[in-house]
Amino acid sequence: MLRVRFAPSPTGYLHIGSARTFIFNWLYARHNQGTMILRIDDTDVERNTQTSLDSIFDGLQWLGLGWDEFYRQSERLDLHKKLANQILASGLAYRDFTPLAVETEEKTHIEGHWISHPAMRELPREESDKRAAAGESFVVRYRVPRESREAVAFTDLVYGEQSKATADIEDFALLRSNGLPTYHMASCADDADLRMSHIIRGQDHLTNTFKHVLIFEALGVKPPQFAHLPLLIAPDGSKLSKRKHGPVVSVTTYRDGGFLPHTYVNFLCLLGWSPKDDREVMSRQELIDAFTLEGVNRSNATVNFTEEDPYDPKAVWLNAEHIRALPAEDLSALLLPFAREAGFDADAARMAAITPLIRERIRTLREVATAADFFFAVELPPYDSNELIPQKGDARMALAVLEKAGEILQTAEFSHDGLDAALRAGAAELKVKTGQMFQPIRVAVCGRKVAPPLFETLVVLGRETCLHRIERAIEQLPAGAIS
RNA sequence: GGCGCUAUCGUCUAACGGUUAGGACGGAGCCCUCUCAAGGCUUAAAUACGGGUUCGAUUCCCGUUAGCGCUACCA
Repeated sequence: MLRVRFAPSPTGYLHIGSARTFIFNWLYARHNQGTMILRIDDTDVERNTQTSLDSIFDGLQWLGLGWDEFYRQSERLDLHKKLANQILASGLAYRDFTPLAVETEEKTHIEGHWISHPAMRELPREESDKRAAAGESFVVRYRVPRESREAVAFTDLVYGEQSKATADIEDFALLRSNGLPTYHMASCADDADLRMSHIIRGQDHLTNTFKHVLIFEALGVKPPQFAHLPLLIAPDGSKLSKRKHGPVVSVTTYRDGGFLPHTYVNFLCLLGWSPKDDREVMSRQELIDAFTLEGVNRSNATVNFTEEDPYDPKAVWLNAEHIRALPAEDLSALLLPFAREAGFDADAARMAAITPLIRERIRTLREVATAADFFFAVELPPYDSNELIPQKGDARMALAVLEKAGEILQTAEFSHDGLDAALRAGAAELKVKTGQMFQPIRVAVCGRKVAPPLFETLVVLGRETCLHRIERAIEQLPAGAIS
């Protein structure tokens, strides 16, 4: 049975890279009818925060993918300690009584790399037991088998055969002097106990994996399969950090920016993975069907953002694609909260009427604020009355057009075809081009030149509002035009 | 410093050792058109560098360079 896990530690908000790790695990589980496990790796009590935990759940809930089993490492400490002591008892680990201060002092002075404290490593068992019994504090270190073994090896499902000389692996800690397990110990103990079949995680753990293989072996457990993912980096090549790159690294930034959860999933999949067949806009099911570890590549991927714009242009495009693919009713429901947030007096019915008109013109849900404002406004905000003047026309033409429009709209049938016929006839009568006819009307009712198609817009706005706004527009025309 | 990983258009990526090095985003241009979008078409843009191996390297090997990761009683 295939079992995978996402194991964030609650020491910060949910990061874009973590979200991708979650998604890849989830996809792998669903593709193979496996089990997706969420495990909170909260063994570092000093750094854990509730805010961070909330942010992780917030983000994961927004993604909407879910998980099958849930664990918290802090509730499993007994298991970690038990297994660590089991390794100590078997002689594969030893107590290191070097005081923390001395140790950090030493390490900073060592050129090259630190491997172990020979004196502690060779300490006879009886003396070790005696000092421990006397209450002296110690950390439990794994005794890397440098004498009996040349190297540690494993096959990474993404990076291939990996091998590292035992001479280059330091005697890492299993238990801290406060008795709590280290990350390596807790993680492997749980992975073993929860019978994980695959560990899919960031490439920053690739070199840690040699230590993990050693722990699994010490536990007498066959190591799971490993698959490491290339890292997500900033445009300048540095790793994404909140301090340096701000909110771009947080999942909630995309949520609040009006991205669909699925867009985010789709976008993240394209960073470091490819279906190899040029498909990019994919549904959730298509992603599940296409996802394989063979499709994951090995080089880091840049999230393309700038200081002015935190959103990757490709994500924006993908979002527009998915917005257009949404049934109008669904889109309308998603748009409603963003419209209200923008301060519009929006109700479901009105939003539903407007949605088809802006659906192809917005790339994020948030853009409803700028795309649909004039539909909700009671009075149009002030605009430049020069905009009322048509191309190759003048204020007189604008006045004539607006007066004619006012006249027509009194009696015209308020439907796309009715308005189309009536307004085109009006243009012919005034001997102006249709564009010259439509622009003043558009500006009069929308307050700007860029807006959805005119007839549909007029229909949604309604006769009364249209006539009122045209009257107001006429009042704003330069006095000279009215002669 | 040591160890490890990586290197194709600006970005994301494709290419059983044999392709005019493909696609997408973004850019530019044209078409469509009541504006804006959407859509269609066109276009600029890449194999880090140096050596091998081979009839032939983006692809395999070595080196250089660059970037990243690990090197904690953080995860």
